Amino acid sequence: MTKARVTVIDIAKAAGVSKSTVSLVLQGSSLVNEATRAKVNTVMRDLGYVYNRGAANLRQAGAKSRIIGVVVNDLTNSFFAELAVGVDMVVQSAGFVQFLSNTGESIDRQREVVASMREHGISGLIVSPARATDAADFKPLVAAGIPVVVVVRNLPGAKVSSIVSDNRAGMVSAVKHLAGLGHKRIAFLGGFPDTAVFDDRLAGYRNGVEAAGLGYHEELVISSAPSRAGGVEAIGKAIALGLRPTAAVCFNDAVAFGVCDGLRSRRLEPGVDFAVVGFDDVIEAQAAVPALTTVSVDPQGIGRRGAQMLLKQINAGKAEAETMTTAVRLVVRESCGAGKTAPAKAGKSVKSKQDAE
Amino acid sequence: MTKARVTVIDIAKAAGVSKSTVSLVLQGSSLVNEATRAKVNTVMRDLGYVYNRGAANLRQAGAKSRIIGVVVNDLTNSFFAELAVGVDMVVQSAGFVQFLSNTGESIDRQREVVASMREHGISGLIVSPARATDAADFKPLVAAGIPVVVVVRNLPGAKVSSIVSDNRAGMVSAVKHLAGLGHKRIAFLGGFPDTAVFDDRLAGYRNGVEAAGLGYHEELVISSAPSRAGGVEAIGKAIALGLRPTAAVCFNDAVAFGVCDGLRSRRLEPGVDFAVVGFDDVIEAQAAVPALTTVSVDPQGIGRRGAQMLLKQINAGKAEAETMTTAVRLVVRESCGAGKTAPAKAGKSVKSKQDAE
DNA sequence: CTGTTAGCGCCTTCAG
DNA sequence: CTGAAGGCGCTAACAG
Repeated sequence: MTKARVTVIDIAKAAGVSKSTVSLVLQGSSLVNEATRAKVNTVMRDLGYVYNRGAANLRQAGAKSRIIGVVVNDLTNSFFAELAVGVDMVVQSAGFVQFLSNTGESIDRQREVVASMREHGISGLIVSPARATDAADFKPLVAAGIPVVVVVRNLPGAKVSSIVSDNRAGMVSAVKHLAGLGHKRIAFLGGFPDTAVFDDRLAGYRNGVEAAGLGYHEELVISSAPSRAGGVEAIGKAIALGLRPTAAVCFNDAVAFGVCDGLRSRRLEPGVDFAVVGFDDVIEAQAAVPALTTVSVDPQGIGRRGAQMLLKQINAGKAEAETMTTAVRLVVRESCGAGKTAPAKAGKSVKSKQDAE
Repeated sequence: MTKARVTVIDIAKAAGVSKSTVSLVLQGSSLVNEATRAKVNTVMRDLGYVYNRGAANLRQAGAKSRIIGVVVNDLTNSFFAELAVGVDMVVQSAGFVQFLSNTGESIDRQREVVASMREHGISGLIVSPARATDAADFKPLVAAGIPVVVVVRNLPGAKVSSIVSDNRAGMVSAVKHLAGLGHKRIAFLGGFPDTAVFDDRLAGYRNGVEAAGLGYHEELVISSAPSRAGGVEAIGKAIALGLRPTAAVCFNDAVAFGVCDGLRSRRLEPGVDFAVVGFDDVIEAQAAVPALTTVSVDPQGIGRRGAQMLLKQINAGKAEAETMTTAVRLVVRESCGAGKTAPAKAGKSVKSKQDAE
């Protein structure tokens, strides 16, 4: 069937030159005569030669395989699919290929795929770490000189590069939006206080309310699990307050969905009787609650930037850990009643607002 | 930094055995003493040894790299993201890794990534071909003994395995559904008649109407571009018919959306004044028109099956081209007014119906 | 500018 | 059960 793979030596023979010459042609060296180069190329095409990167890679010591690994925790989530597309774009045009694996939040799966990728000699790794990922998990990689870029979720202790979205600025813009609609008592709902992401978002909230001259009131910060159920719980507590808030920014979209659930079960229509803004870390908002106003991130942009950062480090040889935060923007949707974030009194209509920084 | 990659010879030395012994341990051979095996494994862990598949692959002639390539035309579309996840599942648990690339319907991109994948020695390829893909495009691969499985879109001339959804059965169930609601004149709207997919779907439509005793009337089959605009055009013609239909099955979801557009511009509410069923080849229906009743495919299942088929062929050595069609199911949604497919007179409510075969 | 000579890390005989 | 050679396809020095 397969006529024993055609190698450089075959084409060298056929072209009447030596293997080194062929090798030089392969790497586009300028040390080779134009005529011979053309000849060699022709022969390669005729014989159907395919370059064997495995062999090349073997020879060039710990050199570049031109493979970059990408591991995400849920490709089913369009957020990560977009991320992967962003990575693929820059990776492809740089002549690399990507290994893409899904962990489904399983730390074991993650370890397996990363190990497998290493065996295949990836020259870099982009990872959105599964929940329980240990900061030390990627140490062996960086020790081996393989750059790692962590995206979306930061990994506190790890000495690797990372890209996360600008949580603080996102919350500031969300609060500003609500304040602009006339809200005076805005709650911060959901999320566990022991995470860096929570801290960032809460800080943004605080900056926002203070900038709007509303003051920061601790009782308006109600933490809960960062889930739909947590949202239901949080809004319950918020409504039970003496001075009931009229609006809320939520830790993430899941919480926002729960908050809407909780409101409806109390005969309050989200967006009409109570303004809700989500945080679109998991961009499915559009599908789940078409008109929820949220702070949106640009996953594809994160992917592109992450890949660029990684390639830079790969080319530089040494990986200088670097941290970057990407901009987010407030997206106000009003196609459905549930999307209005305005209180009954202030029926101001905002079409779509971009928030700088 | 990097202490010159640790190799089998290093660990052999440290464990006081020969490289061959280490090699045997690596492949889990039973020819090695339990004690020495343990020792070797310990040393490997201590020295942080990582298996070099590139080298192994080089030695083992045209053997298996345990890499399978996956190329899709739009990972942004959740249909393909799900497909990729399905592939990843079986591929991962079989100890393979996947190269995943996006072509964005660009035939050039596709050729590039496939070439790149070949250079890396993939042992198999799963591809949802970009629009203009030539049937001969994958010949070199199969000639080289690399199995190829085409999914979602079939490639008429190509002698490769393929998995497409059961277009015929899907249409049969859609028509059956409408007939069950009392519709007598059901149109088939959209699609270009010169494609295999169209033929399959039309055949299903024909089977359906005939089985329901409605007879097949050619004037009810109105082709158009398989796009939203095409849908608008098609419904326009349908409404202009002497005996106007009361319902329609559409070539795909895009057409269905256009049909809805066309109906609304004529003050007809889809699902109330005219029943519409889409064909969910591009599953975004849920996001775009939350309540459209459609024939849904299971992309993740296709991915899993495709991967299994591929692995089978890889293990079998020889690739016996094989064709498979996967089941689809009719999903009736009624969360929104637009989702009802029932005609005004017959207000029958169907929650969700599974269609066998 | 082109040819020769060594290996890269691993696996496979083939003897011990 | 273990050690000693040889070579996979390619590139990296050096010679010519």
